[in-house]
Amino acid sequence: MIQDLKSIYGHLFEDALINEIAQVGTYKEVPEGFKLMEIGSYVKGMPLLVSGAIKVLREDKNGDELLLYYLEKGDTCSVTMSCCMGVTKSEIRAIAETDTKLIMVPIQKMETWTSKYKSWRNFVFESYHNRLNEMLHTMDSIAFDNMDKRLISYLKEKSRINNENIIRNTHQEIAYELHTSRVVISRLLKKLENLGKLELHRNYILIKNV
Amino acid sequence: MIQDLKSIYGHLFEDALINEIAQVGTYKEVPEGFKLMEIGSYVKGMPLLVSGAIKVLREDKNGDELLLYYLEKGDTCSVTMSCCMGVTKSEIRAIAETDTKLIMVPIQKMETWTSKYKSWRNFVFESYHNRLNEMLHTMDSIAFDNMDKRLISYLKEKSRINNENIIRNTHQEIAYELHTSRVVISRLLKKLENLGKLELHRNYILIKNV
DNA sequence: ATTATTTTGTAACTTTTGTTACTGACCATA
DNA sequence: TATGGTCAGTAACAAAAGTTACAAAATAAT
Repeated sequence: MIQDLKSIYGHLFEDALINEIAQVGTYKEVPEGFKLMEIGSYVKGMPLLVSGAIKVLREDKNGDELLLYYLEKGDTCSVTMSCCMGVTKSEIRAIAETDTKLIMVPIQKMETWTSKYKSWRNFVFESYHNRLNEMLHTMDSIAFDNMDKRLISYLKEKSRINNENIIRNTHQEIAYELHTSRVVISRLLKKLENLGKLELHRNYILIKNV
Repeated sequence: MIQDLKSIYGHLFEDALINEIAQVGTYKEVPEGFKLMEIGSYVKGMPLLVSGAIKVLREDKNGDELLLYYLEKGDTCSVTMSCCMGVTKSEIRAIAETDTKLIMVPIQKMETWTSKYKSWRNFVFESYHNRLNEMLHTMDSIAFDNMDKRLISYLKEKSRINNENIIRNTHQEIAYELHTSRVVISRLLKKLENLGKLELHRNYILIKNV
């Protein structure tokens, strides 16, 4: 764990802080699909991502979902942080997009470290900043783009996050995350295939030049 | 200024911090419509709202707008904060919704106070938390609701912010903030009027029971 | 008072998205 | 190889939202 910490967070945190994290943090490996946080639940720890990716989702009253953004190596969940502070329930759901390695830090340390370490403060602020900006870009996409553009952005981002040009999802799964219907996604994907931008297969999509 | 500070922020901040703010902060009164921040500009100060309201907007490549949320008495702009930290450009536009009184704090103090005052840290985190949640609710509205519901939420919120049951805007202005067209808004407003929920007039709308 | 401008109402139409329904292809496994 | 389930393709239609065009009413400007 200490090696992971140093390689990913070494240039961000002082040695003293790295050591503290190593002492109180617990190393976790979670498989793809693992639910790290559920809406309405209280948060016990704060995740520092070492590898893999986590998708953060919003849900409406009918149980329909919407993908907000991904967390990657070096990221942390600012929603978790703000929940810790106010001891409020989570407003979002977090699910491992790929197999993921992370370090869980007990939330009690948050307050202490924030006053003790300048690097921690910067990290936390930086994190908030990044998340706010990602929210802004998701918002742009939803508010300003039609579904075809949103789908393309989605495929690009998913391909980047998973580090391969294959999207291993059914049309139904994509529809969930973009909050639309399966038929709409199938329709648009077929159009993109006809344009030569991708190849459709059962259970996966081969990205060519979106 | 010191009275305003104490009455609004007195229960949040230590006396020492209140005094510091009073020393370095500048009191400002801006009229309705005053542009406090523009997309792409750098931020020189951080606003602490004393009275009035500020609307925060996003813009797309074509110059079309979208209302994100309002800031009110006791709020501050977390986007500004994160910009200060990283010295990055603003991603949003901020315009006074009503005549507004605020205290501008030079961004240099941010770092100092964050390490010095626990109450300031809590305020900043709380602020981030609130803004993130407001973004989430705006997102819900855009992603999960049709335009009729969005319009109703908009009218309600605007009425609350302005503290009166009259919306002093043209249909075109409303359309801008919801990122749709004037005809769509006129259509939906007329429906709501027929349902007895409001009364339409030139340049204003009387809210009855939305 | 006359003219010009702004604001609103409405019709007619297009595009986009959502819905329902049915089909065949593919896959697992009994 | 039969069977049942999942997945994708497509048609036909409905609803929502966007667009264009024009007219009437209210207001401002001259």
